[in-house]
Amino acid sequence: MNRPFSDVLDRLRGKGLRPTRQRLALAKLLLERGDVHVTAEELHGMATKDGIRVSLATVYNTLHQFTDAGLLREIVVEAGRSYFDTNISDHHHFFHEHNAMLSDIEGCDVSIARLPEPPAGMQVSRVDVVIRLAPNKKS
Amino acid sequence: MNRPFSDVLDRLRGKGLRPTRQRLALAKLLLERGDVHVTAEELHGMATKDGIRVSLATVYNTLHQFTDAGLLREIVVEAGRSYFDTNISDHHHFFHEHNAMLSDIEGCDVSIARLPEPPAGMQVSRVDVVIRLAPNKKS
DNA sequence: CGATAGATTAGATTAATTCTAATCTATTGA
DNA sequence: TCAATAGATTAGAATTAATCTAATCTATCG
Repeated sequence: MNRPFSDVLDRLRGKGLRPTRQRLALAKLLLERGDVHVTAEELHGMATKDGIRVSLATVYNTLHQFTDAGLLREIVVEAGRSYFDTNISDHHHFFHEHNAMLSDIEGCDVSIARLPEPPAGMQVSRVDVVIRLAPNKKS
Repeated sequence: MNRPFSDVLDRLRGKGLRPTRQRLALAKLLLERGDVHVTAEELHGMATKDGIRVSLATVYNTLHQFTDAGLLREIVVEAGRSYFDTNISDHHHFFHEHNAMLSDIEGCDVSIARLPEPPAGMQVSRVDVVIRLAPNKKS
């Protein structure tokens, strides 16, 4: 059997993040379920519902620390709204415009045939592909 | 010779937008120079510097109206920051992470080989590709 | 021209996020 | 084990981008 608690704990330690009560709790919420896309508010709500006392500021701090540590990926599609994705493998997203939800696109369902040369002195740090979806109008 | 003034005026009228003083001025700032990526604040600054008296609220309204009318395209890459792009042809972007600037990627330097099926009842309204750039670390 | 639908405005408001300064705690080493 | 301390957490204030409101203006149509 897997030992989710110590697993999460080790991942935090491995990144040099002190395994504090709230960091552990948030990490468990995020990393021990399937792929999740959350906003800071949503995660704060989830934590509160689970009886974890944590401030919104800490949720923001923690999400950014996890992102910097490579445990999460931040995605911005809408003005004034950041999503944090627990799936850090190389993948892309559908954005559902009518309800502002994000979802992952299965593995290699997108492939990019050609990429431009980055300008001199620059290197590509990431390629983001977002496929924006709207409800069908007519066929 | 081209007649930029009446050109812009006609484009507004063609979209059913009354050619008011501030709309004309903003349209000229945006559409009569090359490809531009501006935030609302930046455009407001440009207008003010040119002696055009216009409120920030109007700049926001106008940018959204122009976007709805298909004269501009809105791009969100950073939390809390919307860029408006005067290039509405099908193209993608470099995002320069170190200074939060956007730039266009030449015509067909990106090509996507495969796109996933949109989920049932949904249709693709746009595909955004953003190539994030960071200063070179080492080769 | 005069009426009016639509546009503009300053300033207030909202929503997301960050900051601040006080308090707490995981870690380290005696 | 325990005290010192670097780092984490907190409530609440502050900041920021963006939107709303209600009053005032103006392009357009008859």
